[in-house]
Amino acid sequence: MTTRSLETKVEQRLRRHKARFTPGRRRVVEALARVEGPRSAAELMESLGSELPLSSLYRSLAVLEEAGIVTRHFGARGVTRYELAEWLTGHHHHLVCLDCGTVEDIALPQPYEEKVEELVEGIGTFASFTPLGHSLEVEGRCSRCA
Amino acid sequence: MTTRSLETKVEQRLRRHKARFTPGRRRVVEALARVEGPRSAAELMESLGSELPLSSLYRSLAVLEEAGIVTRHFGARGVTRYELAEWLTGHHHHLVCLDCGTVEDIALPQPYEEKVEELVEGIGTFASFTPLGHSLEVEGRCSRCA
DNA sequence: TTCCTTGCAAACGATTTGCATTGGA
DNA sequence: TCCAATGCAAATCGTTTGCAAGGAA
Repeated sequence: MTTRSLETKVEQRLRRHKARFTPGRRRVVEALARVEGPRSAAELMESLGSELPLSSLYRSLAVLEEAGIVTRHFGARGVTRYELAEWLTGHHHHLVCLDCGTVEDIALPQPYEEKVEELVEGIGTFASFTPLGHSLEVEGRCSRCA
Repeated sequence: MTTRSLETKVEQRLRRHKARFTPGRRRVVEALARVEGPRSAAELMESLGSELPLSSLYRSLAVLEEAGIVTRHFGARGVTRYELAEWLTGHHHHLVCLDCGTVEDIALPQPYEEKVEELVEGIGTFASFTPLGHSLEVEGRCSRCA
């Protein structure tokens, strides 16, 4: 997706939520779009050149989450990480490195993803639970730590 | 698993880690054994009748985790939850209710679990990542919230 | 005695909030 | 003008730690 079309979508979505696409929020979205996978607030500060007050970053993230533009992940080591929602980036899963704690996105090849979906659907048939989504985290060692 | 055999295993494991199976730690293990699924420190306090200082609970959990008896999950809503390790309770996945935030364990029927494992193995073949484990969280609505 | 364990209170890090100010529509 | 958005500092939440006292080996 181009930066342009991403920003258009984000802007429309924000407008529907009666929120503005301010420069601060734009910078946060851009920072999120630049990286592969969820990032913590501290990591985003780096990406932002640190010119943004922490509280503003958190407030931007809260508004963006409220509008369904970013999702939060409470991943390894208790760190909260943020990333653009799947309707903007596509459905994917996470590779979590047990050594360094980094998280990378991975989109499963279609036949794999289908298997996961079948499986999740199946769970509804033998548990009294209505599956609405799923998140598969693969834990292991990334190439840098191998 | 009987309470007795569980406690024997835990005691042996603690001893190997040069830690004692003290009354406080025993109560924490019992509380974890009584419930289905991971619980937060606050939830465990309830389960414990609240007679244990919070810091002691955390210290017990830290020792038990160090010894490989409990595992931590950083799940829905940023709450850290603790549960007995899989070598004590068996491999399982989690059903996360998007409404009330509770997390329940679910053991997949063998053929399902095999599919997940194949799939995770497969990921190693097209990503430069060595899979060591996996965690599938199914998000949806539990029977109480349906 | 020696070291592990505990309780209490203080410290900590990440995140959130109150309040006054700024800036768009 | 009016309300959303911001910056700063203070508050809050869950969790961790320092230290002195208690207990088992």
